[in-house]
Amino acid sequence: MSMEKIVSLCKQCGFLFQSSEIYGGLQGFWDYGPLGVELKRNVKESWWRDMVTCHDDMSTLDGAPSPYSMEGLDCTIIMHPQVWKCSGHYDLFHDYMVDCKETKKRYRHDQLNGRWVSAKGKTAFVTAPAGDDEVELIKKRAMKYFNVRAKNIDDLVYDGDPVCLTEIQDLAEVLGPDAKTIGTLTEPREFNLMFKTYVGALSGEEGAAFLRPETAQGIFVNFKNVLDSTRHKLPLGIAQIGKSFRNEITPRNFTFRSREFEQMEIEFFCHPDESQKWYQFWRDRRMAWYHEMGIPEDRLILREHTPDELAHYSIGTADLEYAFPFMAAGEFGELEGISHRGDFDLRSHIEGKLDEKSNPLELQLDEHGKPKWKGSGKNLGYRDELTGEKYIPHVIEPSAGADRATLAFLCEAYTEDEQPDENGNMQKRVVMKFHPRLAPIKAAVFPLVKKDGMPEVAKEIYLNLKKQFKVFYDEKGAIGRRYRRQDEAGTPYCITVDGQTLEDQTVTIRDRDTLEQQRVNIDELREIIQCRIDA
RNA sequence: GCGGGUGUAGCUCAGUGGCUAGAGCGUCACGUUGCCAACGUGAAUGUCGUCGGUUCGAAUCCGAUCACCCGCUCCA
Repeated sequence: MSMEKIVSLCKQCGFLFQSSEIYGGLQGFWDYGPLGVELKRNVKESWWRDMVTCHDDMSTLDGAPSPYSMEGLDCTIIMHPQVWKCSGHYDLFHDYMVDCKETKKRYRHDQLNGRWVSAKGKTAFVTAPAGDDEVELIKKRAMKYFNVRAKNIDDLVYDGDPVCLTEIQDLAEVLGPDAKTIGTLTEPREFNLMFKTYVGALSGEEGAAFLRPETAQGIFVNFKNVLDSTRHKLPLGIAQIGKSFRNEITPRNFTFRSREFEQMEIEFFCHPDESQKWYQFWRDRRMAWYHEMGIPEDRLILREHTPDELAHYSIGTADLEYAFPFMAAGEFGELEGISHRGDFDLRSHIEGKLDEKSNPLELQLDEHGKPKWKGSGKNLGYRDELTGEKYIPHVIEPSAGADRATLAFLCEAYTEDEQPDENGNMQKRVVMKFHPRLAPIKAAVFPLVKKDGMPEVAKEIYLNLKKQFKVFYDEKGAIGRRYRRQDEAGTPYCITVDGQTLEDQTVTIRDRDTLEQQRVNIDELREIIQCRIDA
């Protein structure tokens, strides 16, 4: 299935448009059209209903170690800047880079070291990637640049020990790590993966804040509030749906990697001894959810991260990946990540930013031996009322992309088949086979022809169904064309008023996938449609 | 960020310097029509991605720029 056809249908039918299209578009931003917004709302609502509102906290679900509670939350997009420092996003997403105009390579500004070298009357600041072998690398680079042979090595005159490139103001005499001539490095440019803004009237750095790059941190910083206000015991899951922002360098593949996107996240807090079982539970539960929503087993894989991909405190991370049409054959794109995060996040917000590389986890210190980023100092731990045990809960994080899920459902729904026309000739048909729960329009109502009182009856049915479902009325053109139009929109049911309706108050209800029609009473329509959607 | 490709009607595309920029599909109106993209008649729709240049004349040639697609790179 080609991605072009899906992108084309999305625009034509009103699922997705490029943001600000009339001004030429903006890379990495997309708008949902009339059908798209209904689809995405249904994706989010299905997730919220299945994970939160319809959660059964009395019984033990299949595969779960015990019953658990579930609550929702809706936090702000802009949060206290210290949140991102303690979470690690500030360090991770806040790099200065220099580009080499000659070799087109890009380097982290703070990861290049170099020293001043003179020979044959010339001087240059010779650089190399920071590391144990940097002195040797700088020597080799200098020999090549100054064209000095090994026997004349003493011609090279060093001025001082290697220092970081950040110490050098003027880059005109700097030799890039792979360049042949000096002065090829651009001025350092900030590659901030977080969008920056300013809070308050002052636009100075003291007012600087960031648009959240993930929704998770809002849950961590509210963990205590939720516990205190609900009187829940652990295990407890807290769910949130909301926009996040990442200034991706290369947005690509339609909405798959966007700069503004929506996440559906759960932070699940539990006792450390049970965390592994809960990790297993959430992996299986989330996998099953996509299957229920219509993603077939062979197009969705669960990929366990290898040990070297894992942070050491994590027991595991698994990606649920879908076979998107834009991926190469046999490759998959991430829909959701389920990670075991240990107590890293809560402890970081208590004590300060922890060093992910330390084992056991220790506070990350700056060059003066003080905490690099101070935490809140608040007690975010948990005390079990029954046993009296105090501990910092471990966290399992199923983090899904709402836009990625929506895109996967769009790709999965797109189907071309052949159906006979009125003369029995096979005609190509494009049909979006959404799960009825996800379909933007649940039913369309048609008069068979635009006369004999049929439109009046059909409109009455339409208005009645509209109280419960998103429905569509159409009386224009031939009946076959109207059916096909609804097939493209993914409407699962079409209700047609015909001559017989006027005599016995029955209509036909047509199934999108099988084309079969069933004659039913008008009174039963609401119930029948609801039953079929829930089935 | 680099390299390649693309950009003309709502969609798919034709149009290689010259008359008022075209086709198919779709859309709309009227008529006809009794169950799967029907038919007839009529109609609307374009700053030819944007900006600039060359030229008597540019959708067409040149430059820049924006967006999308592919491959790298980067990120995770």
